[in-house]
Amino acid sequence: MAMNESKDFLRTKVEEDLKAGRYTHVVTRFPPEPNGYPHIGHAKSICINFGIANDYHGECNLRMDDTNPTTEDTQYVEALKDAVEWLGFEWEGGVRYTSDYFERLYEYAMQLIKMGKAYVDSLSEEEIREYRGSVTLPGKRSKYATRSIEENVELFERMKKGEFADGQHVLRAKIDMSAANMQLRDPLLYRIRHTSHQRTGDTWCIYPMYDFAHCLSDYIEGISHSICTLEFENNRVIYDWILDTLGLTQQRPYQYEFARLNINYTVMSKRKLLELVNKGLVSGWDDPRMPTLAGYRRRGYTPQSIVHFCDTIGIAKANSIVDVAQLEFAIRDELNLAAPRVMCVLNPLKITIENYEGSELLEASYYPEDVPKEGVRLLPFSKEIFIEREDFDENPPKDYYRLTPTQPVRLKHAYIIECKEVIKDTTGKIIQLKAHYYPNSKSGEDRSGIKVKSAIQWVEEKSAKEIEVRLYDRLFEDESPKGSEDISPYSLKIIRNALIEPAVIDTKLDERFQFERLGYFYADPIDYSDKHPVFNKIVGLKESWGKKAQSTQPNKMEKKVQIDGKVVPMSQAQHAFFEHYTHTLGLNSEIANTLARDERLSSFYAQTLEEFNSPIPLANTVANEVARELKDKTLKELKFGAKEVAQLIKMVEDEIISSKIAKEVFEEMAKSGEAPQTIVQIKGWMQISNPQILQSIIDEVIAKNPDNVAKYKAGNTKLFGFFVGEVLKATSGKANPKMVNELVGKTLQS
RNA sequence: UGGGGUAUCGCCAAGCGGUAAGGCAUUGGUUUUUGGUACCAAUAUUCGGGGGUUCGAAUCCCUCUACCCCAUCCA
Repeated sequence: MAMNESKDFLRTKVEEDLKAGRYTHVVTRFPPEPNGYPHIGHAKSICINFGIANDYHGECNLRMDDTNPTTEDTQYVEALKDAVEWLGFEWEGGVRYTSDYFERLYEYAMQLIKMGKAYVDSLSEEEIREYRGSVTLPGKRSKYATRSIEENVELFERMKKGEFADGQHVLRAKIDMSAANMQLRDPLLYRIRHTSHQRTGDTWCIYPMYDFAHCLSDYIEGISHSICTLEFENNRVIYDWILDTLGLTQQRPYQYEFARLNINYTVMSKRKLLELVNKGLVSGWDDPRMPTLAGYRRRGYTPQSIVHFCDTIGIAKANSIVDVAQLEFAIRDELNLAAPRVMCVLNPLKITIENYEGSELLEASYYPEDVPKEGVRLLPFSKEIFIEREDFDENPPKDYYRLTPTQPVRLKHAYIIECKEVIKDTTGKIIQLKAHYYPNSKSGEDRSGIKVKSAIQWVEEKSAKEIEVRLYDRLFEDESPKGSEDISPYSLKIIRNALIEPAVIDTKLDERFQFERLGYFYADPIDYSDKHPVFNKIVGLKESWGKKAQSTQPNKMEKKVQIDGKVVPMSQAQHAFFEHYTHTLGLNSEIANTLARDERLSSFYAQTLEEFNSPIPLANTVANEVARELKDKTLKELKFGAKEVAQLIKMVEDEIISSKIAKEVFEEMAKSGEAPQTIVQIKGWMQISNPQILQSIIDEVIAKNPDNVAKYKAGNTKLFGFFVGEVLKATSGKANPKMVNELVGKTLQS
């Protein structure tokens, strides 16, 4: 499927790495912690990791990140494996476990200790917290950080042997207690837990922390790209620190982060999901309203539809909330082409067709004309039938297409009928209709000439089967639900005696059907039996009628008021610079401001002025281009100096090169440190300012793009830039842009 | 308040100095024995705000704003 030309940033990175030869082989991993049931957010991660591995002919491992024995359980391991398989992916080799690496991890920890890069701390939990400081205050180091290597080795060995109680000691990396990034304040590497582990049993009583175990597990498995969610961005520095410190730098993995999936009307956190289950608000982890994969599966979503959904939502770093409608679209889109159409009546209203006698079997296609699938079933028909109560209205609203006392309707696959009498009970409730049919209106051989507005579903009384239908709707009413308190009372409606045409039950053509005009339904994999068929509503059909009435106008764009914050005032010295720049040198206040506030820029600027007296152009270049280089470099690290910048500007002033070329020369200069003249000469970047040459190129461009010329002449002035751009492209940027502008303007006018 | 991120249509999302992709949703219309599907069309003079650089800025520079993450012996 070559759907989108555009690639996500992860794939872009992988391609770059492959091309640059940093890796010959892509290895990713899906590393869940087995402490909860996988949900659709996991599906996104699975699709990314396995998807990338597939796309680049690499592999993806499935690894259980089981470093915390107090919260993890084997039942989740099974659920996770199921989820990956169900979605149709295959992991490389057997399932991996972080616990498989405990021995090696222990050795790496020992290595760090011996390097003096890790120490056993014996502070209490509260003390550790206190010592860590806060986001604004630096922390302070534990007195135990000064223990000798020998002492640390011995203590860590004894921790392993189980000589200490939980919490008595921990192993920490020795990094920086005053680091601005909190993660770097001597992160914990190991803690004591006298808890039996689901796989290693009682072999270990010390367990590695995520930060320590994850990067090393990735390294051990030969992972090339370690992809995780945004909240681990801050942890990346430790990931790198551990690998680098241990010298594991060859073919090492790097971490990349993407935004986790959020969907409106849905909760995704393990905690909230667990709460729903524990409080009995749903029937279990596989309740069809749950966003768990087990839930979607039971509801009737296909794995392909979930994968397709994941493909459509994209991968990026912006926190976002995807509209459920997008998920619903994915399953509808698939089922539209796959599901047989069948007739079911949820809320029956009986009709007696007074002028019909006997019975017949009508042949009806399972699929509409526009679905390229074949298959038919027989529909019993007689004078006693049921239609949907909603499909009759005695006092219809405007634009009601269905049956009314004066409006006939077609019974799908059968005849056109019209209402003759409405029978009500004493309370006024309609209990039955009497109708007449048109004998010559039979479906497929209609000679009645009657135009009906719609065709409705129906079932024949004697042959219809009773089924249970579970009508599921979104679990939460609130678009961004907090939790169980927002549960929608309409999320489940059970209809115990809906009526369905017999073929569905007798033939069992499929597990998923479209109940015509109602939606897509799925035979419940657990509760369904021949005696008591149960169908789950997967998703309704798209509805366009009735929507108009309630469609709330999206509130007229209220302009968001932007508050302008206070700018920190300039120091006296800065102010002096500013004054000098604006008054003496004639710089505009913005450039003057930028220069004045940054010491490095102002001193650099002063140096350029000594080389070449052209204050304004030099200021512009320093405040823009040089400032960019200085963002992640120091003055000393710059490959070029004031002299080169001055020379560059002089070439622009002398009209040897255009400002566009100057930009490229500058970039080259910053990279190689070469003198600007040399760069221009080597690259042959001399400006083309010969009007004859330019004009011929312009004529060519114009001749090649008659459509755009027409559009331009019709008023699309934006296209001006297009023509200029084309000409510049044709000359590899060497054309004098000012002149091109002028000439293009003139040419297009004529 | 320190650090790390993010901001392009109602919702996702491309875009990397030269005509603002695409999908979902919405709105018209055409086909239709599903108020479905399919098809056609509409929908950002503008990219969080303000300045600046440039012939030309969503893209480069400055600045402000909003939101998310980090102070578990969780992952």
